[in-house]
Amino acid sequence: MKMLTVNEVAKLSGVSVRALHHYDDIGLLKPASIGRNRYRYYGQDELLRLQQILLHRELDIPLSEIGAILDAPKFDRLETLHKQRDRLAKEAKRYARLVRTIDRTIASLNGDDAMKNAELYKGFSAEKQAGYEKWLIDTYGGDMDKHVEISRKAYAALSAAEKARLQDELQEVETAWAEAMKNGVSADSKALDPLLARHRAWVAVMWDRPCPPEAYAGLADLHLGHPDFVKRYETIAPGFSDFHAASMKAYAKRLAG
Amino acid sequence: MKMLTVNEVAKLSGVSVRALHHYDDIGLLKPASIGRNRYRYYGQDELLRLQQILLHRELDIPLSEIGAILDAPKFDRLETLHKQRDRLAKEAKRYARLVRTIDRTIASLNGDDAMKNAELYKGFSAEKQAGYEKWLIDTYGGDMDKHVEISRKAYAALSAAEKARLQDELQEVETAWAEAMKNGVSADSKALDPLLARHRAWVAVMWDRPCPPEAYAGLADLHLGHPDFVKRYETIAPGFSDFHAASMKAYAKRLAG
DNA sequence: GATAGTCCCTCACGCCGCGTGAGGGTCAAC
DNA sequence: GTTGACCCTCACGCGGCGTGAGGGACTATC
Repeated sequence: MKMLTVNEVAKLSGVSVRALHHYDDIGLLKPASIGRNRYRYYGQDELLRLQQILLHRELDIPLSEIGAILDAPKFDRLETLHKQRDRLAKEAKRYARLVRTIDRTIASLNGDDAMKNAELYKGFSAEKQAGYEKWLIDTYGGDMDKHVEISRKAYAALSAAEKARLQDELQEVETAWAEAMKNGVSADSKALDPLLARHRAWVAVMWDRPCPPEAYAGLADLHLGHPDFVKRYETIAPGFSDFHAASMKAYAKRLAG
Repeated sequence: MKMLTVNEVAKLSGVSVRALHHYDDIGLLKPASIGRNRYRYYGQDELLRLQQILLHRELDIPLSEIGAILDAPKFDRLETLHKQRDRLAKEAKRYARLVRTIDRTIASLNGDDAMKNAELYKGFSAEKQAGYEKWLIDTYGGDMDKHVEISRKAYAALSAAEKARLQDELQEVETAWAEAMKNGVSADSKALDPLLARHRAWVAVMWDRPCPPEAYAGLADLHLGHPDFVKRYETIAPGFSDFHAASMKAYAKRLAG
């Protein structure tokens, strides 16, 4: 049976030699055997246990608990896993919330608050409503007033949890979208389709009516033409307002074609 | 001017007295004045600075850096804020990824692996194929064999990466979906529309053909009738199988209406 | 003005998960 | 037998406090 020294284990697993010493000290991972020269030797079982340790360490579980978990019977582990999942989900949300807080702070430094954002998207900010309706009527003709009224009522009727959910959804989409841009994805790439589908669905919910491709493309132009939108997107990432509009239009074209 | 003692500041801010001592020691937050009795006295300015400190501490910024940030000119802070935002966004993603990993682990412990999921959802698991086809034929009449064959081939043609991506997508949707339920969003809420749109799109990909509203609603019933599905959803969260089906049906109704 | 109770202070050690030496043995290869 | 790469065992340090210990200071009540 091949035995491994600390250095070899370290290189295999990516953990430091000192960490192995430490795990030995605290009894988390004992070597399979110790030579008369006091060298630590690890076997296959120890490597497997180490994998488990590292996996749990990734989850920010204290080493003492990891030991307890690994030494516990298997059916307990599933429960532990569920608990960890919830804890991590909370952490993930906490961070997401912090990101939003920062975003709002940045936005408010730019003289832009959350309420205004919701209104922006709905297109019903008191000051802008006139201009927006004009645009809608110019574009689609007909009686938009009814739509506007319906939409406003529908949004007001949502519960706080639902509004929060929608807010989260938009945040998520925009973040991933800007991320894609930063990663060099081109605006007309099909890789953006899932994101754009989500965005379009989101817009449809805000409008409380379907968002046909032409309307979606029109929305892109609308954004470009409104300094408020441009500012909002540039705050997310420089260059994002153009990218945002370009990808919306490309997507609308794909939908129509 | 009202001066506050450590205890008062502690109660106001939620920080411990010891922490205030510590902040004094490291020079992060010095009291406005110190009495002859060596008591620390804090004023309004210190409270404001403390707020800032706590805000940054929430972001897991080391105290030494917080000091540097707060003592830096304001225009530098915006940049710092942007950097922190990116860092936190990465953390949030890391946690989200971990949650997904755990979800997959839990799922696989339940004997619920990717392949099986795909089969389940496609409704072509060998044992169930007969019953499912019967249902499809009853409902839509006509020649389903062709569809079945096409779908199976299409899925087989996907690369491993694409399959993994689909798996992740489903995982993401289901997690957010269950989350919404836990937060008290009602099954027929429009706030779920973006999620349901994603889900329906996902189903369409699995089927390799569009998923009309009636078929989507039918799928909900199919799920309720199949213990495998029910078990799968109940594993995600108790009560989720019903919520899942109910929201699918409500969504389908909205689509049709 | 004594007493009690609640505040305040200053040390100083402890926790976790190692990093980073110092000081000294051990191994394989030439 | 020498070199160089490993191995070992201490032992201190970091960050952000928690948690006493031991002792003054303030306030209210008798």
